[in-house]
This record gives sequence, structure tokens and C-alpha cells, in this order.
Amino acid sequence: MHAMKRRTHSRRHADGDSSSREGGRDERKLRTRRALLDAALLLLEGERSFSSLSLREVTKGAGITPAGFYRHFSGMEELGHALIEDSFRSLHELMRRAREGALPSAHMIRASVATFLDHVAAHRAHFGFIAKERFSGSSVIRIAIRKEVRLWIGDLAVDLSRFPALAKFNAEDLQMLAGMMVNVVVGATEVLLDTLPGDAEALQRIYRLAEKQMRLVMLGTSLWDSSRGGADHAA
Amino acid sequence: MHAMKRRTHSRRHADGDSSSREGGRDERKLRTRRALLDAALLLLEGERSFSSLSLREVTKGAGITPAGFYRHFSGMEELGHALIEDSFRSLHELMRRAREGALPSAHMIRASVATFLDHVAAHRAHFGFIAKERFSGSSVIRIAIRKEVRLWIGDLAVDLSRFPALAKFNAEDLQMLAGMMVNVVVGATEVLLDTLPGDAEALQRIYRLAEKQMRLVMLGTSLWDSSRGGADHAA
DNA sequence: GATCACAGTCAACGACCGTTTACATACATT
DNA sequence: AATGTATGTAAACGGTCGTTGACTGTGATC
Repeated sequence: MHAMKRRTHSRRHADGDSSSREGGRDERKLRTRRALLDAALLLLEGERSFSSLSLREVTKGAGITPAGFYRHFSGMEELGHALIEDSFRSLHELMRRAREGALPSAHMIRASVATFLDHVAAHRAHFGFIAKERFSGSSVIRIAIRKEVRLWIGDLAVDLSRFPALAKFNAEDLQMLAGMMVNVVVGATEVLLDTLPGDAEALQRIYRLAEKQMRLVMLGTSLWDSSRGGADHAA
Repeated sequence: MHAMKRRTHSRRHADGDSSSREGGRDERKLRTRRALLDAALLLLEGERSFSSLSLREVTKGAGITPAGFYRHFSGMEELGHALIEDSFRSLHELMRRAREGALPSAHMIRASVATFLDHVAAHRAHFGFIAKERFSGSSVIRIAIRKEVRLWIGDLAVDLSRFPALAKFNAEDLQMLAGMMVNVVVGATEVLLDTLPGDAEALQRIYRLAEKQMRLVMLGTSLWDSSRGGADHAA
């Protein structure tokens, strides 16, 4: 929504020349907006939580005055929402590219765990932000994150439904399975974010743990019976 | 440390009479301390995060002046630590009582999932606090929580080692398994904390999901081979 | 070249913050 | 009854906060 107020007339003088330094008016605006987002992300990189950030220090980090902030966002909450969108955008692209590959296979699952965790390690700041705000942010931010995660689980469930080995899973159980798999990588992500950025040994340990957990789940699926456990659990 | 400065001489005039209203000097202090903790917990009950609470509003909630706060805690961080201790104390008691029961059985696992989630639902505020601060709190608070969770997983691993069906699990894999089980209940906890307090239907759904995930994991264990996956995963 | 739109500045406001100091009051010890 | 001792109060401090209104300069439009 309201994505960059397209003017009725657009300037196209710099269309062919991409090296326009100190470029046009709204490119400058975009640059400042980015500076604000980057400044917030940088402050978040320590152990600060988003709700503890002040508007003033974000603008200080971005090199503008507090009043200038309102030319870009209505308040910190809107900036937080933009951060979430940024964070998930790259993840969605990653998943889309992965989905375009070959048919899913058991080996592929383990490979995509590694791919995902590599992505997290490469976008530490974004995922650190998400991990922190998933439970402690304002309700609008929390709900936005939750929506994205649910979407992610849904996509994964669709992918899983193409496994021949999972044909006996009904829709609800597929969702449950996808939820568990996401749980595993989210858990690994959160542990990963607690390690120092360069610690290769810790990284190996985390990958191996997630991989094992994934294998345990896959083993369980081979014995699963979806016809069981529908509503016969009455205490 | 420095837990309640025991005076050399202790007063014992009110020893036999437990109904001493407006009781002694340090009972009054304890009452105020409790009021501070309760006020913080109450403020936390909404969507506020601990780091966003101010000392002044906590004291206001407890009915004392800001300066009085320092008679009980050196600052908000110390109060946060006390909250963590309170939160886990009741959980530890629950687990200890559960451990004193009969030998573990497959059915018991499902039962204890329900027991645990009941406990969470009954102590919503405490677990909401922990869920929020697990990733976004100050590092000292985060580390304190992590220590408790790791302890919990360790205890569970010991319990699991008594299962005949899990005899083929080595120590590392037992730890992994316990970690997964804790993951399942923690995940369920976090979903539970997002439902309205009285929503029995949502509660049922959450219980059933956690139960299913637990069953899937248990199925996986019956096919597990601990001799596999030691270090043969080299990419 | 005149005009307009707008990103960013500057100064100020009222509010709340954590912390300190000196003081009052009630209880426990003697 | 006299004397600490410690919980809580009252007032003030310097600082940061979000938000505002009037402004300035510059790039886009006419």
C-alpha cells in the first residue's frame, strides 16, 4: 500500500544513465529512507529491542534531524513494519528460487536446511530483528511476523504434499509436519543468532543438530498414520 | 546472592500466630517487594516488553514513590532477574512432582504435555514474560533464561534415558531428542500465550497439535540409529 | 525564469525518565 | 522509655523523549 507516490509525470532524463551520482529528488529521498532503516538495524544489532529504540537516535544515526523523520514514516511503528517487509522479502526470494529446483527429495530437505541457515547467517541483522520482535513487539508488528510465518508454513506444506512418501498425510497433518520443520529451523536460527558471527565451529554444531532433528522427524513420517488421532484423544 | 540480610537476632513473637495482620517490619518489606514484582508483571501482561517498563510506573503500580524502589532492588535489571526466578520456581516444582511419579511410559509423555500446558495457562503472566524476554531482553536476563531452559532439557534427557525403548540413544542424541520435545512444548506455549485467556477451543487445538508433534517424534525414535550421523555429514 | 512541492533544519514545548539528597515515621533492640 | 535502624516520602536535578510550527534551500514543473 501507498508505495512511493508515483507522480503523474515521471522524469526520464536519467533513464539510460544509471551512474547518476547525487541523482534526482526522489532518489535522494529513497537514500534517506534507506539510511533510516539501516540506522535502526544497526542499533538493533546489539541487544537492544526495537521498542527501546528512540526516534531521535535513529535519526541521529541516519544523519538527519528528528523532525525530518516524519517526511518518511508516521512514527517508529511504521518504520518497524518496513523493516519486517525488508526482512522477509529476501527470504521469499530465496524460497522461490529453491522451489524452482527439481522435485523434492529426502536429501534435498537436508540441503535446504543448510541453505536456509546460510541465508540467516548472511542476514543476521534482519533475522535478529524478527526473532526479537516475534513475541515482544507491538501487536501490529507481532501479527505481521506471524502472518509471514504462517504463509511460509503453508507454502512448505504444499511442497511436502508432492512427496510420494507423504501421500498418506492428510491436509491437517501436512500442516502439522510443516510446522514442525519450520520449528526446527526457527529454533536453529535463534541459537545461531546467539553465536558470534565468525564462530564456524558453533555453526557446524548448529547445522548438525538441525539436520539430526530433521532426520528424526522424517523417520517418524514413515510410520505415521493420519487416520489415527483425529478426535479420539478425549482425556 | 545477598538474599535477605538475615539479622543476627530473629524475632519469634509472631511464630505461632500466622494470622498477624499488618505484621512485622520485614514482612512489610516482603509485601512491598511482592507488590513491585506484581506491578511489573501486571504491566507486562499487555504487549509491553520488560525493557520498555520504567521504574517510575512500576513504583506507581506498587503504590510507593520512585525513590523507595531502591530499598528493594538496585535497578530494573535486578527486578527482572527476580521475575525470572519466580517464573521458573513454580515450573521446577511442577517438574519435580511429576518426576516423583511412576516410571515413564509413552502415555505419560502425552499426559505431561497436557500437564505442562495447563501450568502455563495457569501462570500466563510469568510465561508471557519469559517468552518475551527470551530473545529481546538484556543479555544478563537472556542468559539467565537460557540457563534455565538448558537445565530443563538436561533433566528431561536424564528422564528419557530410563526408557527401555530409548536404550539405543547415545548421550548426544538423547540431548537432541529432549531438545526437540522442549521445542514442541515451548512452541505450543508461545501459541497459547497468543490466545485469549478463556478460549477453550483454541486451547484444545493447541493441545492436540502438540500431542501430534510429540507422537511424530516418538515414532521417529523407534527407527533411530545413534551410530549413524556422527560425523559423516561432511558436505 | 517564475513558481511550486517538498526534504530537511531549527528551536521550542511539555512530559517523563533515573537518580540523589534530606527528611519523616514506625518498628526492633536495648 | 531511649535509641538506633531501615522503609518510605518529598523535592529537585539534568537529560532525553516525541511532536510541533515556521523556516530554508533546491530540484521539478510550468
